[in-house]
Amino acid sequence: MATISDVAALAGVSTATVSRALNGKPTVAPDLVARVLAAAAELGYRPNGLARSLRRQVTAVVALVISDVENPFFTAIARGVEDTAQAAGYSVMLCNADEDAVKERQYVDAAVQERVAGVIISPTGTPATAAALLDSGTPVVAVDRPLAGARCDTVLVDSRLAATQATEHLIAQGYQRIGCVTGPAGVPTADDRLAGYHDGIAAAGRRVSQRLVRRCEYKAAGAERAGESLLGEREPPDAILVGNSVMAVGVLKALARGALRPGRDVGIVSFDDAPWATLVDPPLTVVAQPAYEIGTLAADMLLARIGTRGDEPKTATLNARLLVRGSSRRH
Amino acid sequence: MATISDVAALAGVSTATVSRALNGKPTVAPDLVARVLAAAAELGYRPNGLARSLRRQVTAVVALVISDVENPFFTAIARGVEDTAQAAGYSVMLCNADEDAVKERQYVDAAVQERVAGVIISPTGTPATAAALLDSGTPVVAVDRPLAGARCDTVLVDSRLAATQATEHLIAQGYQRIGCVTGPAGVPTADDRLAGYHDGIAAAGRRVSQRLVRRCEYKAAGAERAGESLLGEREPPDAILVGNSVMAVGVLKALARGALRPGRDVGIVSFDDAPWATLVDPPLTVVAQPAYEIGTLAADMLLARIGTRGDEPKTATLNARLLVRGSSRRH
DNA sequence: TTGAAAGCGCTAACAG
DNA sequence: CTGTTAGCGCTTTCAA
Repeated sequence: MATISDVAALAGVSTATVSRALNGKPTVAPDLVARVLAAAAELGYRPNGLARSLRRQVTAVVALVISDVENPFFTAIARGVEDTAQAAGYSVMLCNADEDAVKERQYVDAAVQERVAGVIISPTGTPATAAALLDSGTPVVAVDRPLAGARCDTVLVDSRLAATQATEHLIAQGYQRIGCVTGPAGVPTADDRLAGYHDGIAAAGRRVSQRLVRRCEYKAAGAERAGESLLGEREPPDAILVGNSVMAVGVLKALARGALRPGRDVGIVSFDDAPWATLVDPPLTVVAQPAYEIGTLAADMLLARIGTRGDEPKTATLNARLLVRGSSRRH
Repeated sequence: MATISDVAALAGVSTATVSRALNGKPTVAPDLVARVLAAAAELGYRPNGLARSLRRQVTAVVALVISDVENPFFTAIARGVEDTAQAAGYSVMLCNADEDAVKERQYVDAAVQERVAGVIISPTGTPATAAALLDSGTPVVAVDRPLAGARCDTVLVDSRLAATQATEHLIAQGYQRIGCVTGPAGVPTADDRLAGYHDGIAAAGRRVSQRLVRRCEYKAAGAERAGESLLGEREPPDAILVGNSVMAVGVLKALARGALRPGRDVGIVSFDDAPWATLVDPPLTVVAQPAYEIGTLAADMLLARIGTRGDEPKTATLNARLLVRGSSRRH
């Protein structure tokens, strides 16, 4: 592949002039610019981004590490990050940690080593990964979940409040035994949603039964088993709060297997307004998180942080909206 | 951030020794290795990947450029690519071209400039982008769609055959006026699916009516309008073949708005077995493409190509499977 | 306005 | 087994 020296030789100028011409510096004579451009085109010259970044000590790439590419919530965040970052001239390198702390660590290390301009991450992982990221000095914004034991810019949604509202809604609908299927212990969103569920139950003067709570990976398969187990209880729930839309797929399958109808037999509210939520029958009541806005806001915060490293970390907490549809109405 | 010289100074050795020690070369005395490791740890040293790649003339990153992150088909491919590439020691940089030729071009240029080891792409774009990629000498594998006017390793699915089979299935079910909603003209998968639909109609000795065909972006919104327009025809279709699962969301919404029930009122077959396909009522009949396998196979081909540049481009064509469910059964 | 030259951080000959 | 040195391709002083 042609280098800047090849272009310089062909154009009969120095590499410095080629560099200046190609970077649109105003201090190059027009005819030289033309010669350089012609030579570059003839050779099919593509500047080496590695060399450029090494020299300039900056890259125009931000990494976005998400915990599950197959979750529409995270892909919507990705769209938001992308739109904002691209408008500012950055490429977005999307990395799928797949809810796996090891993969996450690999991606974080790779991003740091490639000296990306910044990292937006929905952390799956351990304090060690968080520390590695922070210590590197790379600007970081955490989304969806706080970065374990570390202070950095953060964009969250008030999951706990939203879960409380969802639970209160189910109670208001007359459901008596409300269950909850949420993510693994230690994952902040999963814990928050469970806490909010507790809040809602308690606010109604009822007691939480551990028999009505299931925790598993934020995946459909686990949620399906959890749903089946819940429905197999001696006194099964008549409503379920589900931790995200991927899990909702599993829980709805479990209901279908038991020939139970959402709403009428078992009230269902799930986090995340997936594209298919209105297609199921009855339509799924959801807690809609502003995923795209999370992405744009996180990207804005990251760009600001890349600009000015100094100031205090900020946390933005957005609100979710309960969209009541048929799956949580008894009639 | 600490550099290799800082580590060398602290350990009291040369940078060469640091490099060798850190890269596990066997020719370093154990005590020096220990000193180097200690120094690196103390300084929180992170090797600069840019410098390393520049020097070595290779990167351990492959780019995957997909046409829509919000389409489960592509995210499943991404999972396949990732699993295979990571096992071989590569990071995967996922780029979302969003069915936009301009974005795609930006990502391809960025990938080439960052000197990634290889690119896997589901091309949205123009021959110019394809040429830019091929000319760069970067190993390339095209997935889902061939790279416009360019010869390279390719992994496809026989969409046309699958569309024919889906159409024949609808005919066998007794549907009389079968329509088709597919992607934009010029997108190979969209054209193939339409061609297969034609094949199926023709094989039954029927004539294709242009009034029953709609083409639009591979997006839900467009497909919803297309569905409404189709159902608004004076003689509307009694069955529809839908180009992908994102579009199926739109078409099903259009049906719901018209109070039409899939299967009974309008038979539906869609490409791609989305996670929610069995949750709708009746369950959606789909043409299931082996998305994950496309990803693993493409990654295998890319890794082989990175190893040995020389040989002839290969094309692998996988088969899709028709999964008959309720939405295409009249009873 | 242009060129010569240094150097970003690292690896790989080549000597010793 | 270790150090010296050159150089990957680019940008950016510093001189001219």
